[in-house]
Amino acid sequence: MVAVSSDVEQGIRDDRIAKVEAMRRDGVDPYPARTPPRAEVAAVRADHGALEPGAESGQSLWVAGRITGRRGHGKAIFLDLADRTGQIQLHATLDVLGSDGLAAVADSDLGDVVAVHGDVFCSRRGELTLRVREWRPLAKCLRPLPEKHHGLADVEGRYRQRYLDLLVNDDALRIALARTAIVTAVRGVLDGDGFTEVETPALQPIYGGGAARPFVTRYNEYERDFYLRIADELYLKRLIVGGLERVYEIAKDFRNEGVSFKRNPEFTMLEWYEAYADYEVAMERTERVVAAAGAAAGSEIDLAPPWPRIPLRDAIHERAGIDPMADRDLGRLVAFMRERDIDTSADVTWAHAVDHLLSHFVEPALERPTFLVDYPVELSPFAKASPASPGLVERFEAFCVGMEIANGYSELNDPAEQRARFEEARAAAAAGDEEAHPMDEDFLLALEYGMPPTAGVGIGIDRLTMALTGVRSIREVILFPTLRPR
RNA sequence: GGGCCGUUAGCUCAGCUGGUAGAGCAGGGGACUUUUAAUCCCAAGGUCGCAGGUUCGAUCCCUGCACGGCCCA
Repeated sequence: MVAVSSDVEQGIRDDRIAKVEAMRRDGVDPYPARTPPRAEVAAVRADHGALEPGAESGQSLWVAGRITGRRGHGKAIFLDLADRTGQIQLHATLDVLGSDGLAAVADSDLGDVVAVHGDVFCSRRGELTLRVREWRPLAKCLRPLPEKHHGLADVEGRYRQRYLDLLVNDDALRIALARTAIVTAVRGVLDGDGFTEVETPALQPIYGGGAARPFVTRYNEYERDFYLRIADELYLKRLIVGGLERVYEIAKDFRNEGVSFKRNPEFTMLEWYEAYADYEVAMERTERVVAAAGAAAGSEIDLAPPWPRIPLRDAIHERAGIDPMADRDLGRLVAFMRERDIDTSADVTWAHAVDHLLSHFVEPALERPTFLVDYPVELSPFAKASPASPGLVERFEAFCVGMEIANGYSELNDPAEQRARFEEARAAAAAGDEEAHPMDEDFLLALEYGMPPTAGVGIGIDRLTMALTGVRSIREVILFPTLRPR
């Protein structure tokens, strides 16, 4: 189906389709399979950037890319051609091409993909330019591109047609490339530290490893419902039981919940697990992983280790002005927040209220990279209890530019206590908590074979990319964010 | 899920608390052989998100819906 929104666009499209048909009649393949061996624009600039205005290089070469600008002068035409590395000017003249050759160039439209052979020279105004000797169409652009000076500003349009966003908005490409550089840097650190990258199931008979509602799907062969994973955690720990000792996975997780500026239903999570280590070791590695990612993304945030480690209790006390752990009384915390006009309707337990105080008073204030440590056990069903502090677990979260970027802990490896935590979750589910963790007997079976002391970390790649590129919406760092179908 | 805001030409945007819409770029025609947001001349381009309502008359006011954004949950 071809969607055309107006007669204007239809007219442009008809006109360009007619050009394609005319090319075929003239024996020119409008969509050839082969591209001449070509130089990338950045390489041409690197080789010839020193030419003086008016100077000839004496060299000829091919470039290929999209036509992004055109300035006609009757018997000559200036054009701009862009590939992924940059933009270069073309000069097509009647003298060189003859009338038919110049007509072929004049028939091109902004957005066409072409290959051009020409002589490299520097124009009188000092612009590196290719004097066109051969012009070969590679792919016709049938639709007008977004306006070149203002780009594509319509947010919905940018997400639904990301290819246009990437073509005309420099920032879109910058963020996409930064994200890839971050993932590559993360792999570099972990591979260098002797970690094994693994793949665990995205289709799971029981979901787990987090507090979230899952997507449910149907596997016909087994006549059973399966879940799309909400986390990798429980499978990666099975591999720790299996003796792999250092494993990581970078994978899509799926959570069946609302969208917001920091939530997309599918998102990318890095998790790593390290045997014979605790959360102190995990924090040090987190510092190194994030610092490497920041360097790769060109971030100007100072990520140099070590980052401050502040007990969660102290951080809340200092920022909010209330000691959340003086007792475990939900009512005291709720009353405190209500006095400040904070909606506490979702705070059904003391631990929820602590988390709310954290996200309301503390998280937005943590600009510099910071670890908060030692969380209530109720918020952390897979973390090992703190030997020194009853009711707390050895857990940390890392924050930067007012955003959570990492979460880790010393892993609970006592199968009896893990079973008790599952039972508590089952009670919460029975009481109506739709995000409560389901019982997982198969995981408990693995723990009963003995999991060494282990530290684990999860880093949301999307949020890390947001922090390191300075954007506010998760949809800016996901090439194709989940949108309601039109 | 709730509140607020937005939706006008292919793109970027104007549009006076009601009288059937304008500009720039892109596209079309013409001039121009060193321009680079080229310049100049001419002409064209609209389901004002969708559906109702109020009104003599609605892009404008009201209601509902769709999609999106921001904030809250």
